[in-house]
Amino acid sequence: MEEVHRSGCPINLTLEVLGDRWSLIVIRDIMFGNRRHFRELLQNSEEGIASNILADRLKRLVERGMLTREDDPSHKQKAIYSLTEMSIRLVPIFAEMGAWGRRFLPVSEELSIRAQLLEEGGRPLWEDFMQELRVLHLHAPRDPDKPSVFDRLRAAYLEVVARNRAAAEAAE
Amino acid sequence: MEEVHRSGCPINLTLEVLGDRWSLIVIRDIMFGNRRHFRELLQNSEEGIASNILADRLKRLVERGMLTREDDPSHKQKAIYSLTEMSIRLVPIFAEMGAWGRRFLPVSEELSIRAQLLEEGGRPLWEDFMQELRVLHLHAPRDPDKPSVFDRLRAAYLEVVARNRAAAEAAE
DNA sequence: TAAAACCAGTTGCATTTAGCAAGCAGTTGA
DNA sequence: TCAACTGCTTGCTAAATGCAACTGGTTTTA
Repeated sequence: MEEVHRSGCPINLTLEVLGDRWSLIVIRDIMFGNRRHFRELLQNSEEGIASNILADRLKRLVERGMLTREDDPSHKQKAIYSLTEMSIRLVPIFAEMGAWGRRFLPVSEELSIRAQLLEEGGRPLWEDFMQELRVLHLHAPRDPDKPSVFDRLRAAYLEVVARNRAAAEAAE
Repeated sequence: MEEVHRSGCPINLTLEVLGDRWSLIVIRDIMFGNRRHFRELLQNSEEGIASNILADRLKRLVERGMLTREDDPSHKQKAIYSLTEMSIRLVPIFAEMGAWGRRFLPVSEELSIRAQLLEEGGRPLWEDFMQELRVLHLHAPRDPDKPSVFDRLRAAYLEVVARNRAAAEAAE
């Protein structure tokens, strides 16, 4: 429990919570990949997180109010991790980081198509997405008329994956 | 030289560059505090960075294209560190991180007034500020009619400092 | 009903990174 | 001539990271 801060600067305090190489990765996978269980986060990890690091980060993020942990009623050993309002509000930061990464770093098409949509959709799309995350993670009531941003991001990603796979097979 | 990446995800790649507890602090001090020399960064550091860490981060950030290092013509031992287009474009990320930190973390008034102005000014202000940073760091031509965002942020900060100092003295 | 697979982590150990305090050689201004 | 200043470096300890194997229990499958 780190209760002493280096300074009261908002950038610094944000870095004290999120300034390491794994915390935002874990939140990203819960947020954009809808991974809610330990094994899902571990085995589908694009970056190959180690189980002890994952356990440590989940614990820390729960302690700091970024995630909640509940028992899964369908399985005595399963735990469900959910976003909180605090982590849902990271969407604009993710969007800006994604846009910056796409501009300056060697991103892959598959893994950046969602960042592209988020960038192009701008703040109105971010707000819609955050509202959906509240439905998914905070049990907020859902507006049935709104098309799902989550589904749109997922569909765009799967389309790129399928297209690239088809192209790879055609090239063989 | 870390040339192998954990994944091509833009969030991950951004974290590989900036995902530690000091890199963004150093860039923040150069950007918002206009600290251009090693000792300035070391001695005015709000968070108390150690000299070896600062040296290491400056070196890494230069290697990765986030900063440039030039000799100061006025002093044979002085080095001038400058932002690059890549780091100037972090302004929206800083703005979103500042807004998030202000909302959820125990920020101090003095150190968050600039984040507040940046949040309230929105993207048009960020663009103006980035253009000013280009003038300061990339020797871009300056538009003499534009009022300086940098000066406005600095004035607001100094005003809060002065106000709080006066209040503290009055309370004695 | 017994084996296999799955569940959220732990444990032990080696490597890497962070952090502190002191020091360094060269430069500058008084 | 000397004190203050320049950008770092060194030696050391503590903490974080990373890998591989393992744990005690639960659920599914043959």
